[in-house]
Amino acid sequence: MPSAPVPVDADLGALPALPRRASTAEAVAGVLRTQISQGRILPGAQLREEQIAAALGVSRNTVRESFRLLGHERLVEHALHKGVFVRTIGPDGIREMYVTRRLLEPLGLGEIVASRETLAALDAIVAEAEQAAETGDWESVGTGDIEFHRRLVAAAGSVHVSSMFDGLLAELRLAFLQLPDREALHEPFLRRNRTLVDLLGRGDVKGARNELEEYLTAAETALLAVVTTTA
Amino acid sequence: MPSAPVPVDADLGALPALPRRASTAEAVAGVLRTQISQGRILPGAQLREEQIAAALGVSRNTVRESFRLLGHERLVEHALHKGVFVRTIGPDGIREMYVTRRLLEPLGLGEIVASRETLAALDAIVAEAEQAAETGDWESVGTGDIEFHRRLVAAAGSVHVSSMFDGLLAELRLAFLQLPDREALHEPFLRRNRTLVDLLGRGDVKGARNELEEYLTAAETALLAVVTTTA
DNA sequence: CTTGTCGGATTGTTCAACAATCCGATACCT
DNA sequence: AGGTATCGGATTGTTGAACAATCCGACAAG
Repeated sequence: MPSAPVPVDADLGALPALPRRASTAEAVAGVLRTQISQGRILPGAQLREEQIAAALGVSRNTVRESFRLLGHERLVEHALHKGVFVRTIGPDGIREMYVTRRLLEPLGLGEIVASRETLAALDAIVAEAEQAAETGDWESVGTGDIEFHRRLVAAAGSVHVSSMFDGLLAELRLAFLQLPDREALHEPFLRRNRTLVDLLGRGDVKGARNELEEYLTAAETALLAVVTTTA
Repeated sequence: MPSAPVPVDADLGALPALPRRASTAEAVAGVLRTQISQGRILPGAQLREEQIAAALGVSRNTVRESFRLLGHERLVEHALHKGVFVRTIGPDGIREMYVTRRLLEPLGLGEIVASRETLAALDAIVAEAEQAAETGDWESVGTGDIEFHRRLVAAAGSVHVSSMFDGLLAELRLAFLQLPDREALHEPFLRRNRTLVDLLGRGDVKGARNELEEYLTAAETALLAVVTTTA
């Protein structure tokens, strides 16, 4: 039983800023975002206002608002009087993504070796991806790869950089969707991620930086090779 | 006169991707963005849909679309059923900004010392700011300061990083607007920018990195001091 | 001085209409 | 055939009005 009947104000400030419910427009954006990132709507496809409004039972205006939300995430492109289209990633887009990755991903390495928990989390992600690879679930391997690199950057501790990088990884996923054979692409990089964790576990930041650099160069080359031949 | 009547296709690809005309919603967003960044609408102020719609002669729906655009630039905050408000920057926001600046601004230093044009451009910006300072135009000094650091990051060559950093600097300008005495804030940093350009001109990247680090720490401290006392 | 309730104000969303623009088809010209 | 002009349907852009949902301050009650 409560032994202190003395009234005391609850400790405020400790409360977790309430979770901002979603409006209809945001819900629509969420649905579309999911469909796109899962590849159910392919890059290049047009999103027609009326069609989506009808399919989801909302008004055109609400759909338009959701388009505006997705637009700034660079998942869709908006062409005046033409409509919005799921973004297609070309060679230039890939090169830009890797310029950025090379710049940002090394930034968190120092923090990572100093944090046992972060190291353990990274190890777990790679381990999970390795299991997925054995069962041939390359979809999950791809997801794990993205999650792994997301954490690398998150370790740098900048909310601005992290949220921007999240957007970039969504773009990257978009690029993956345009490819045929995903196994050939992901398999070598899974091994590199493993090497990377091990180096970090040993505190070898310089070695990790090199390995990461090689990873990125190899990944860019591979992606470019596939994209330029298919496109 | 043209000496070759042989028909030849014009060289495409060299054309500068046409400048994407603006829709009404974007125009509205532009007006609001300008008003905000010039301090004519203060941080914390609410933007009422009907009021703005009436003032600009557009419909509420269009205004709402423009709010969505500004929201992703983090110039305004959107609270469900309450409205949109010009973003206020608190101590946490400032600390986050400087974590990010410390991470990103050093990234382009190496590229800068290798480019005579970039160095010249930076020098010109500081020179202009120095002139503005003499005439007591601290507004322009602030603008120059922001432009200077924008270029530092742009030199890193990543479109993702650059566009994100542009947004961050818009936030920073917002923070400046909340302050009273701008001279005391900008004057010391103008001198630091001069030192920085000189170091870069001499190719002293390591020295520049140190100077930059000191600049950022001093700026953060100064901003925090003012914000915590006024708020 | 806290708690409950009411009502105006503002936002969220829908709907229908029309203007502006795009794009493919068709017709026309050489 | 190859190029150009024109037309019309389809889609987007924007408006204005309407109503529901929600917020917030004021006032009343305990």
